[in-house]
Amino acid sequence: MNIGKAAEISGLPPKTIRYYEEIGLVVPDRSENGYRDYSDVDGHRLKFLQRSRSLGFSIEECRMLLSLYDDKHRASGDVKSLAQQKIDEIEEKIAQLNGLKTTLGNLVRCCHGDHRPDCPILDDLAGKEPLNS
Amino acid sequence: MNIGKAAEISGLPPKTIRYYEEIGLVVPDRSENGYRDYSDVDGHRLKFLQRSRSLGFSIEECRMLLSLYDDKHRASGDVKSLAQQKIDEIEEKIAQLNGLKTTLGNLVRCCHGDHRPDCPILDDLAGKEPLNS
DNA sequence: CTTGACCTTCCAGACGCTGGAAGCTTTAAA
DNA sequence: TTTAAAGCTTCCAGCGTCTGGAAGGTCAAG
Repeated sequence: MNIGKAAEISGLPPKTIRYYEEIGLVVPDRSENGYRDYSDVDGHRLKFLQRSRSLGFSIEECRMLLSLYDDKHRASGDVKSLAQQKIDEIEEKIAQLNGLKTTLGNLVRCCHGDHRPDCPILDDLAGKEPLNS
Repeated sequence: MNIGKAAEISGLPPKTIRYYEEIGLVVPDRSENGYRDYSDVDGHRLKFLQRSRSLGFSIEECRMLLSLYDDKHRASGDVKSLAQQKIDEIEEKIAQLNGLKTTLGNLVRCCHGDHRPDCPILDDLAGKEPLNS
């Protein structure tokens, strides 16, 4: 199939699919006219990439997952630990974002938000009398 | 003060400070020897940038915050709404990450994680019998 | 035969730095 | 005084992950 069809079934834009070829993730055959020719297996791999990318795996992690997927003798534990590690990273990010939210929330609560020129938020950013954090 | 000192008091690496000059955020004077010469005000602005970047504001948002900071007649409401908008973005990101976490958590729970070659996580990524999402 | 959709390649840009090379100046120690 | 180290300069390139655009080839429909 052409790249347009591959894009349709994988849910990835053609530009992204070409990029994935460039970095060696999914390298299709070529038709006589020079067009990329994706097999069904290629289509599966692209869909696999779309799904794992959307779950927050990096390109290199996806490469690893793909090679585990290709390896018929791999242990499922390898995959599980990669996923667990990803969960830990996500939790860490959430914790950081919650911290930011709290700090910004404090700032916003302290700001009267009217037309007066003094503003506790800017005062805090400038390092005056820190509210917190 | 030289860039090293400015780095020290702002908490930003020299490379970053040079970059901020390049994009016009903080442009210092120059000494006779060609070295950057940061005033105390420059130092404050760098610290301001360090703090607002660490709170998740983008460079362009920081530029806006700095100009609000410079403008003695600005309304604090402008700043407040920018901060509130940032909070909304953060909440949105947290919600997305929680969704990812749930999905990955389901996958991990379903995976036996031993040495057997079949793996529900890879099966899901490949699009077989979706567990959720 | 023409139009328009689709395909190709290549180059550049987005964000926000970060690293390194090559070559200054200044400072401190031997 | 010489020398070595630290700090400064500029310029160029790269990180990750695409995304946009230009210039041009190919194909299917009317």
